[in-house]
Amino acid sequence: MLKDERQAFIMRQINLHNKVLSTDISAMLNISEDTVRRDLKEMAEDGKVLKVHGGAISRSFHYPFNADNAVYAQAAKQQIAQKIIKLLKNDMVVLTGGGTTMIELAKSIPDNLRATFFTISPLVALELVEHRNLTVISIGGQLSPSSHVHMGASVINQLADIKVDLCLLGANGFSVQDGMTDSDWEVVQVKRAMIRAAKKLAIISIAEKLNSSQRMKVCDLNQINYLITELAPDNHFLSPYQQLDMELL
Amino acid sequence: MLKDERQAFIMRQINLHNKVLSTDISAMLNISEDTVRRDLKEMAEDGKVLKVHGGAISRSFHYPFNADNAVYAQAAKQQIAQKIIKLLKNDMVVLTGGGTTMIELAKSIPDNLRATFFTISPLVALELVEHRNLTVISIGGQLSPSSHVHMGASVINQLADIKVDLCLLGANGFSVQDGMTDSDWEVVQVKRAMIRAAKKLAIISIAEKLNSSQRMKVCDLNQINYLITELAPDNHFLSPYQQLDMELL
DNA sequence: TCTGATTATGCGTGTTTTAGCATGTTTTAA
DNA sequence: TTAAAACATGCTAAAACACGCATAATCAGA
Repeated sequence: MLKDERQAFIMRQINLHNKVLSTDISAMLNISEDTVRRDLKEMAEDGKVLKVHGGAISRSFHYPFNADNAVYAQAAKQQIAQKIIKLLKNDMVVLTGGGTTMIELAKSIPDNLRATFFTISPLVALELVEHRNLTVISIGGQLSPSSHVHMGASVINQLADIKVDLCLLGANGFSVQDGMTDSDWEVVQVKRAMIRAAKKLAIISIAEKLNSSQRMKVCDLNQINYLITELAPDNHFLSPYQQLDMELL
Repeated sequence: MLKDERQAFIMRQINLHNKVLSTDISAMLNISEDTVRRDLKEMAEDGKVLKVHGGAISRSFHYPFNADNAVYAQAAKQQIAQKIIKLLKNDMVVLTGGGTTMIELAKSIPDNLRATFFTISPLVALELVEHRNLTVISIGGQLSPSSHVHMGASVINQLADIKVDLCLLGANGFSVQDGMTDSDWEVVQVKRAMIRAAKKLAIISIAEKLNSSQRMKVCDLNQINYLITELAPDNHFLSPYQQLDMELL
């Protein structure tokens, strides 16, 4: 086996799996690990791969993670905000949760929309109230240090007394098998109460959160009226949800 | 599994959920918690994440209005904040209004103070909750676009149900003849309810608001336990108040 | 085809990195 | 105050590594 041939094989493996282990290549091609290591070293010097302890990984795989997490997925979130705005009509009563997507939405709402917003997030409330035609009502309660939203029994109580047209919730985990899920018990309780208080339910999720599950169940998929992601509704990534009884945006 | 691959996975989880727990990663990838901790430590040293007890959080997950905006008379307000802090004891229950002075106070509270804060201001709430030993409870209600505090009947109702050790209120007008006054009917109602809910009342006012009157009366001077300004208690400017039954700070 | 030079490969040796475990300490929350 | 969780630290075994060297493969020119 020629050297170039071998390195082409390694390159193919990396393009295929985003990584290779020296031991794997050694076993597959029946060559010594030393040779593989020498190959990888050489390829790394040529800038073709990134050498790491144990093997090598694709250059394109590793690179994007270091650079830009400050604005990670922000473009996607603004895109989502634009879609949500289409759901909002004058004189609607809306209930929202927290999260960065919701803040983006609050910023992007057109100034001429006349509506009432209930929210458990002080940050969202403060953004919303900058729009002069909105009435903003905070559902008060104990403020969670980690998630910056109001939680606890008082929130649940207040939610029991209201009925809104639309509830906007961010999803933490979302999958066909488990429905909408979350990792925090308190959050689940609040989200459930929010869903009970709403006639229609819209779930907001960036595509990467789809098909992931957390420990606690929030609601079934059939309770959800709208699923909003940054993807086009006919994107193959959404195919598991296309036949379900929810509108994809 | 390669180390870099693992760290990329962790990075991805953090970008998705703003945080990770060491135990979760350990379970998901079937590796020891030690390894996860070592990874997080390393990533924290590289500045990729913020390490916290139990896991790590996204570097960008710090709420947005830290921009040290030039607040009017900020030095005086910080001075006042320092004086108020002397009134605060462990296990106190405090009720606060809004205003820039209160925000300065919220920032300046020592981290080791263990207390419960009720507040009608979402901004104050968000500042307070950054101190880990504080329990912060928002009194929710309609958010006023101008003053950024919660107002309305719902606030009054909730205030009727609580009793706190100390109420911190900013004054809009303050004089010997008229007592504490304000210009907005709604604000007066809320302030009165706050005073009713408190055993002791501390009024915060920068000196230039003293000896001015607004149209509506909030309370008499004899209901006030503490008057806090940036001046020394024996300042001649405060002489009209020195013989009254309130403590000057 | 042969020969010498060059390069590539495998192996032995010793070193470094890694991951899990045991131990004792600190932090956290009840 | 106390018990559990999270942590730091040191240690160990195994894996991955670098290096030198011997041998094997490759190639150019006669």
